[in-house]
Amino acid sequence: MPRSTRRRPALAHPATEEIDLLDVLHALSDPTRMTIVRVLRAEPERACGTFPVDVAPSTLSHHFKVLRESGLISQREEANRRFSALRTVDLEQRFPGLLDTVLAAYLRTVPKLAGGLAGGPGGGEAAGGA
Amino acid sequence: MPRSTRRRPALAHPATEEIDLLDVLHALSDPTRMTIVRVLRAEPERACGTFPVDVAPSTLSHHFKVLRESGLISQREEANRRFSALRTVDLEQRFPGLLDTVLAAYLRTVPKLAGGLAGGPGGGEAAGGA
DNA sequence: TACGATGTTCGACGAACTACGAAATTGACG
DNA sequence: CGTCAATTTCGTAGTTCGTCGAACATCGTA
Repeated sequence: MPRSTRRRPALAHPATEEIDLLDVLHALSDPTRMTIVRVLRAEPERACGTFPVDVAPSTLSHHFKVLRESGLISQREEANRRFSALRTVDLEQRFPGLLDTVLAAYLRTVPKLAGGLAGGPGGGEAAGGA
Repeated sequence: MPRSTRRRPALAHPATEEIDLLDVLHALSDPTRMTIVRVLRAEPERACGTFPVDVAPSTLSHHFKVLRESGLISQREEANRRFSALRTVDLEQRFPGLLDTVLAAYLRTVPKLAGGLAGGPGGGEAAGGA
């Protein structure tokens, strides 16, 4: 039994066919999580701590768990970092067009991004403005 | 003071531009409410008590209020009945394609309808089984 | 006027949610 | 090895949610 690269519980992701629409909608109905998804859509992958949201780390961790368990994102461990990515392919297969439509609808209501997207935390977007 | 057709507080509906996406997503993330929306999509209008969901009348009233305040449905009073209708035009204007995409995604996960749609309550769909 | 049908409001309850700080875990680096 | 940095887990506080029953309001009708 090799001391493999993963000693932690291993992240649970629902299978594509198991993704529940109501869970997805609920996950997306929170401003912080919606911001995370929105940022993730512009980039293939991103470390947890680098999102432009101002909540405590523990709270952020909770939101990532909700997103992961809903099937919206996948998480990969590398060193002591955890990278998150949108499950665009799986989502598209399960619910065609859903992500695009919802994100487009959201961008329609919150057009400005204050340029803080690539700069990391502390930027212009607080993600709390529902 | 004429005994007008409306003595009650008058129902509050958000304007089309005021409809909040996060509120809409939250409203849709409940199985009972999703069932209501789904049924409403197949018919132009329907009285509150005739939906195939098995919750107490007060609970149902609460759900209709959530749906109405989110902007998903409109309600019209006629005698002591209250008719609900999907705000398809407003929704389409505010968030193009959203309703269709979400409903299509939902139907993909719950295809069968047990024929109880037109028969009223007590039918096959319980809407409570999430 | 009294009754029944339809639907809302109010008050309550338990469950779930969001939030935080503190402590623990893991890996990189001095 | 000791320390720092990133993140999770745990415990907890406050809020929101979904549900119900009881009471109230309205309208049509006997």
